Amino acid sequence: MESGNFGTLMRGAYVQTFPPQIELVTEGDRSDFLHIVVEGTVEMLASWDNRDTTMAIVRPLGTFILAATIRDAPYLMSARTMEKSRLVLIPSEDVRDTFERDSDFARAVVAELAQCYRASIKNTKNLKLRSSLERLANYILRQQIESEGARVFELDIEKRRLASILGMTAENLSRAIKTLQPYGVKIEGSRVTVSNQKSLLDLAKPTPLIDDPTC
Amino acid sequence: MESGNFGTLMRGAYVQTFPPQIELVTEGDRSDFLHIVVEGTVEMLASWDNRDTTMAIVRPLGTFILAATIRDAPYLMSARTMEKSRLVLIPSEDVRDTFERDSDFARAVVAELAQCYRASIKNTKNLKLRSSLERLANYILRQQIESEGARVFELDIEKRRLASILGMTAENLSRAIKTLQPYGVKIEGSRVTVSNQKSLLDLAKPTPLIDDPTC
DNA sequence: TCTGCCACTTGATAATTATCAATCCTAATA
DNA sequence: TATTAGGATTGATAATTATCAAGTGGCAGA
Repeated sequence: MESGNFGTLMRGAYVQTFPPQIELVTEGDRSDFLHIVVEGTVEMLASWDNRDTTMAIVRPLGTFILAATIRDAPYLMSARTMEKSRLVLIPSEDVRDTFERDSDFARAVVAELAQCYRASIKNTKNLKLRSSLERLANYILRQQIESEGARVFELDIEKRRLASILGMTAENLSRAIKTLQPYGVKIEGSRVTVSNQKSLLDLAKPTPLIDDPTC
Repeated sequence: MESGNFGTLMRGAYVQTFPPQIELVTEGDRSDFLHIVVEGTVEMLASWDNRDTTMAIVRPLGTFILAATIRDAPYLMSARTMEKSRLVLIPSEDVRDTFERDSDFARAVVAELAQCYRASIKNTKNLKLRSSLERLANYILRQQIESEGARVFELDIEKRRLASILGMTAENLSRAIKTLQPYGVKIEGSRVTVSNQKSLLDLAKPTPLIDDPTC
């Protein structure tokens, strides 16, 4: 974007460091700020009737509630820091103003939004078309790719959270992990070992149209 | 948008009428055209490993694959006419060009995209936080609202498709409908009668953050 | 009017997933 | 080193959802 517009945006912005387990935004609130995670980890949650679920994990450099900011609509999810995190907060109005003024910025916003939308569609396909075991198998494969294909790598979230992301209970995640043993997957603590890639692929049947975050 | 730009877009566009049950776009294909439904009904589907699911129904005036068009990425869903339908097809490249040139158009595209994204998030919440019975109850309430709150109204899609939209089998939809009888819901053919709104609301617990398509 | 197709329904059963309770393990803290 | 809190696991059971196999019924076309 144009550097003058960037300067305007930044002049109105706050940089702030938050302790762990702080609720940054609450489902249903008005969207006053666009949030950008610069450091740390933020969990996006949704709840209904005393149930709740983890919708996503946001890490640097990720944004959240761009859509609510654009539409000036209430947040659909809550956000909570998982660890000490540093965020940039840009007033929603400034974002909307800059969008009008700077076409490069507008293009970037649209690209980001379209990406988020497609990610959400992929997630829906994952939930509706696959069993929980298949979702876990594909999750492991994706994490492996993000670890440059290493045979052994670390899970970067707690299992209870992973269970919620995958739409299952922590108990069933434990059982699903055992079920994957015959497919050459061993998980000890947060250390994952994939000893039979082929058989895991055979079970998971990953496809870019669900599992490739960049496509 | 500016009328000159609109003219340019339309000069490159096709208007075409399709018979029922025609596959308009196929999951995984490149996105050549932005599609706009002018008349009729289009079903959006996704499939994986011999399973498939209905992701959405598009009616006039609705668009589909805007995000794929913007990102020049493959379609994540297939589209199929449910009845004789008339569509406008605009070459994706023209859409991207006009987006650069016309800031009003750009704003409209972003508003539409943000809306689609939020709809998808709401759908995910619906799927992850509610049982199939609760999803059905809320679906009925939403349809009732779209029928101006009438006590009796018609379902506008087949039950098998409704089941797929709600993420359940046709058999279980049948049973869920019977389960709703004590809550004052009767469905005969496609005619729905809600005789005890209060008790249905009590079960469904609708919230704008999931069930209001405009919020 | 008859016929056949297809959506819908129903019942029986199986698979999947959740819940509850108890225990194990680990890591932080006194 | 001992203590403890909370995540993780396990087992038993229940609830939810899917599958399979017959039916039923309505509607379009012959």
